This record gives sequence, C-alpha cells and structure tokens, in this order.
Amino acid sequence: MINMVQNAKDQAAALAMAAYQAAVADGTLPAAEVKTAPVEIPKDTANGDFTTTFALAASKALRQPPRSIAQALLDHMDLAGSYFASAEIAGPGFLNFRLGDGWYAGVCEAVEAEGAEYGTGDGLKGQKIMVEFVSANPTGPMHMGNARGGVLGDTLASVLAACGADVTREFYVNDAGHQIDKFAHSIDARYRQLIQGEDAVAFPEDGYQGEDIRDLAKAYYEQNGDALLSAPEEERLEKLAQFGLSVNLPKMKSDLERYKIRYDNWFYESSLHESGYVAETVELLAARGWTYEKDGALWLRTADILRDHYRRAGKKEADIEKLDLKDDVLRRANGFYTYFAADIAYHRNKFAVRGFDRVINVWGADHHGHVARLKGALDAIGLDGDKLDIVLMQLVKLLRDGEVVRMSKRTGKAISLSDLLDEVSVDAARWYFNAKPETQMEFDLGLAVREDSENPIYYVEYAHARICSLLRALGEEGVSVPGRADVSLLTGETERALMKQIAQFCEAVRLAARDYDPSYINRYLQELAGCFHRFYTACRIRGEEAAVRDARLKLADDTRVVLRNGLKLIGVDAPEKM
RNA sequence: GCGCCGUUAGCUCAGCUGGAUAGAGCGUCUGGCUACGGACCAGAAGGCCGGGGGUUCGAAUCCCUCACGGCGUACCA
Repeated sequence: MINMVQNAKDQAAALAMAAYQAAVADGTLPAAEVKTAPVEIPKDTANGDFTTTFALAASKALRQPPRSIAQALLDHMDLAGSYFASAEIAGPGFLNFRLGDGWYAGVCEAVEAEGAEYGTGDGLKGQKIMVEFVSANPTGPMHMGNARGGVLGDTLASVLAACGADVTREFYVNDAGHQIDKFAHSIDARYRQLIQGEDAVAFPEDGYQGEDIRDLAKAYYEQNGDALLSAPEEERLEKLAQFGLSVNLPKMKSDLERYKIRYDNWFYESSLHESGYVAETVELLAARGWTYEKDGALWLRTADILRDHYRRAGKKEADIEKLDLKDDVLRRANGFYTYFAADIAYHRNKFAVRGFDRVINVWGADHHGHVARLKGALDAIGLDGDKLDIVLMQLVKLLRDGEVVRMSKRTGKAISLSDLLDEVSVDAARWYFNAKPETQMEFDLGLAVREDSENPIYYVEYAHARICSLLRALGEEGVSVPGRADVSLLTGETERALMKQIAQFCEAVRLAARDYDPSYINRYLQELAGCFHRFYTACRIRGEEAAVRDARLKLADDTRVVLRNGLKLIGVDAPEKM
C-alpha cells in the first residue's frame, strides 16, 4: 500500500520537527515540550499543497509570536531530497509547503505498481470483522429502509475489506418468535377464508394486511388443496409458516442479488432455539446473578447492568436516575423466549463461537433504544460489548409527490425494494442510498425519474467512459498507454490537481473505514471525475508532441484505474461506453 | 418527561482530529469546441452555518442553553 498523501504529511511533520530541533540547538528558539507538528491540506492551493500549523500551536509554549517561530523553522529547514520544492510563511504563521516533481511521479508510480489494488491498505489486517445488515423480517417484502441499509452494509463491508480486514457479510433471519407467529396466523386466516368464505373467518386484528399474504395462502391452496383445514391448529400454523418462508426467503435473496448484494452467511434465529443455545445463554446470565423471576416471567437486570456501566463511564448519578432504566423480560410466563434473549444468544455466538474480533450491525435508527442493553447484556455474560458497533441509520422518509407514504408492512402499501429497482437503475439506487448514515433522507417516488437523471453517478461514469473512449481512439491509431512516462512534463494546474486527487484515494478509503461511512467514496469519486473533466477540457492528448501525449495519456489511464477501483468498492459499474 | 439523531445557498448535501475569503451538485442567469464523447467546461447571482451564551491566537466544528424536525422510551422485532 502506497499512500503518498500520508507520506507527504509525515515528511512535512518530520521536516518541521527537525527544523525546530536545529533552531533549539543554536538558540534561535527556546526548548519546550512540543508534540508532533500538525500537518493539514489547505483548502486553497494558493496556500500551498501541505501546511503545518506548528508555529501557531506552539506560540504559547515558546512565548514567541507565530510568525517569528515560522521564520526560525524556515531558516533551519532543509528541503533537499524531500517531496517538497519550496516552503513559505503565510498568514498568521502558517508554514506552507509546495510539492515537487518527485512526489507527483510517485503518485503515478503507485497506481502503476498497484493497479486494481491501488487504494487498498493493511490498517485492519488480521481483524476478523462481521457486518450484519438488512436482516429484514422474512414475513414480507423488503422496503426502502432495507434499500438504504443494504447499500450501507455491503459497501461498508467492502471498504473494511479494502483496509485488509477479513470480512463476513451476514443476514440474520428472524424465522422464529412472535412475528413469525403473526405471519402464520395471517396466512392461516387467508387460507381458511379462501375455502370457507371471507365472512366465515375473522382476520386477526394485528395480522399482516398485505396482499402478499393472500398470495401465499392462495399458492399453498393451489399446491396442496384444503386438506390442511382439518389438521390441528398447531400443525396448520407450522406448515403455513414454513411454506411462507420457503417462498419469501428465496425472493429476498434474489432481490438482494439483483441489488448486487451477496451474503457469506444466512444465519437462522430458529437454529439458536433448536440447539438450546438461547436457553443456555439465559442460564449463563442467571448463573451470574443477572436475572430474577416476577409474574411468572424471567427478567434480566438491565437497569443494574446499565447503571454500573454508566457509573464506570463517569456519568452523574442524577443523570442516570433520569434515564429511568428498566429491566427486560428474557422468558415470558408462557415459556417462550423473547427476541431480546435470542439476540443476546446470537451475539454471544458471533463472539464466543465464531471468534469475531469486531461485529458491526447496521440498524435502523428506530432500534437505537436496543443498543445499550444489548451491549450491556454482552458485558454481563463476560464478553466485551465494546467490540460490538452499531451503525444507526436514519430512516428513509418515503414521499410520493410530496406526500408521506407509510412504510409499514402491515398496511401492505409499502414500496418494496424490487418496486424501487423497477423504477430506478441498480447503480443509481446504490449511489443514491450510499449517504452518511445519520442524515435523514427523503425519497420522492414522483421524482424518482428526475432523481435518476440528476444523479451524480452519471457524472462519474461518464468520466470513466470518456477515458475508455479516448484509449480506444488512440489505440486505433496505434498509440497505446506507455509503461513509463515523464510526469514532470505535467505542470499544468488541472494536471497537478488531478494527480493530487488520485493520491487522495487511499485517504478516502481509510476515512470511510474509520468512520463507518462509505459515502466518502462517492464524494471522492465525484471530485475525481471533476478533476478529470477539467483536465480533459484544458489539455489535449491526441496530436500532442509524443512525450507530452504519453505523459497525459498515462495520467488519463491512471485516472481510469482509480475510477474503476472506487466504483467497484461501492458496487457500481464502470461502463466503457454509455 | 427522559434519551438518540438532525438543523449549513431556492433544493439535495459536503466541510477530515478546531485553522487562512464556509464548498459541491441540481435549479436560475451568461458564456465556451470546423480538434480526443457538450451526459463536458468557464463565469455570475445566491449564506447573521437554527437562536443565544461560553472556551481561545482562531469556532460551522468543542461546551452550556433554547427552538424546530425525525425516532425511541413493549412479556414487538
């Protein structure tokens, strides 16, 4: 992994520190406890390519005005053999560095050397990480929230893998518990209505109203007739639930694959119940003294667990009281375990059985109340809740021509993921939904088409297609991309800006992984495409003198590689023609 | 009530661990190839960064407070 931005930052910091030491040695500056020199990239290139605020930050400790410190640094600085061609003092005491030819050459060499690997790193090497995302209830079609969570989780997994992590993508199938029960009762009612008439059978008040439930009942009836009608209720529900899942799960898988999402593992909640792992986990909590019985149910002392946790974190007692912490039921009076109990078991399995170093869950923000208690429960069974990271994603507000559309599965009026993909291209949807997790998004179906043509994805894809077209045109004239080119010929503003942007790719990947925010890649690519379009407008390639032509051609090809790498990271095609 | 997230240009959103004159896209307006793809480029207009305090050389960024919006506060998941 070659990160020329980081290299330059490190070098600028080292140069500043060396200059400071030299200035101390000859008495120009007083000795003081000084940390490393902070290095930043100025927004305006008129202020150099890199800058250090050393003089500003150290002014107080050294008891000298920033500009005189900066002058002393400059007087004691030796740029020979460095990436930098010059340094100068500006403003209140910034020390600005300007990059030399060697650095730019290094950027192009890095792309040349690493190719499809360019941008990847090893910062997370050796880390076994799980990203669990979507995990939608298999009781109905996936909705817009899943469209967002799907992109976020999948792309986050890609970004982490690009940083060297050993990543597993997982879908948790909630094929047990109350929701499935409701699902079964709903299909059962529709099935009986089908045979005995709508009026003869009451539909459960809290049942799933959707048309898809009727379809499932009808499909079962067409395949198996009315024999089930005379079976005991328990058997009927069991059979119908299994039938429903056998239809819905493959549909979910294929919808997700259409969305270019493939999981390494589909984990079934039912397996945790069947193996006794849920019961065992609850017993473990009981053995450690974290449970008690009340009203026939088994409760977890969540309030105590969290109170301890907040105390350790230094939260004020009065603030803890205000939280009004409550305990949770693990096993109902009827003997069934709650979803929470299963979830604790599931996460225990992730760490204790499968040995993940870190587990990331992408959740809708409506689940945020669940975060602290799940982490707390993991602590309570002797695991480390801090190894579980929850990415809370704000929900997508669905509008149709400015009016809010309810996303509930119960009403059956939700717009499903597959409906969405019928209206908008997969790439456009993937680009659009790859936004910062905490921003609330609005998605207006009435504007979906306009949204599509305005989508910046086309700006980025166009840059890639343009380069490919250029390479084709030159190839037909017998001109191919040179192995090596003299990058020092590329001194134009747009050329240098493009090379600097290419160098930034490693940073974009690193930040996306650090912040669990893969939308860094979108913004980066948009900027890269912009740099390329400006370069392309300002600089001709075809017909230029051979050395210049080759250097520019090389730069265009490097851009193509980075565009392709970046688009691949977010699961969007890099078209050669549009 | 308590808690989490948010509030930046007409709209959708950036702004990395506090840094120089707050940015981009869309929309509006004005320009730009007989030349490698005009799905492009250049320029203009458009901002008390929700309000008010505080911290310091320096705040959109950190702290406090208020307002507004979304969400949560289940023997649902």
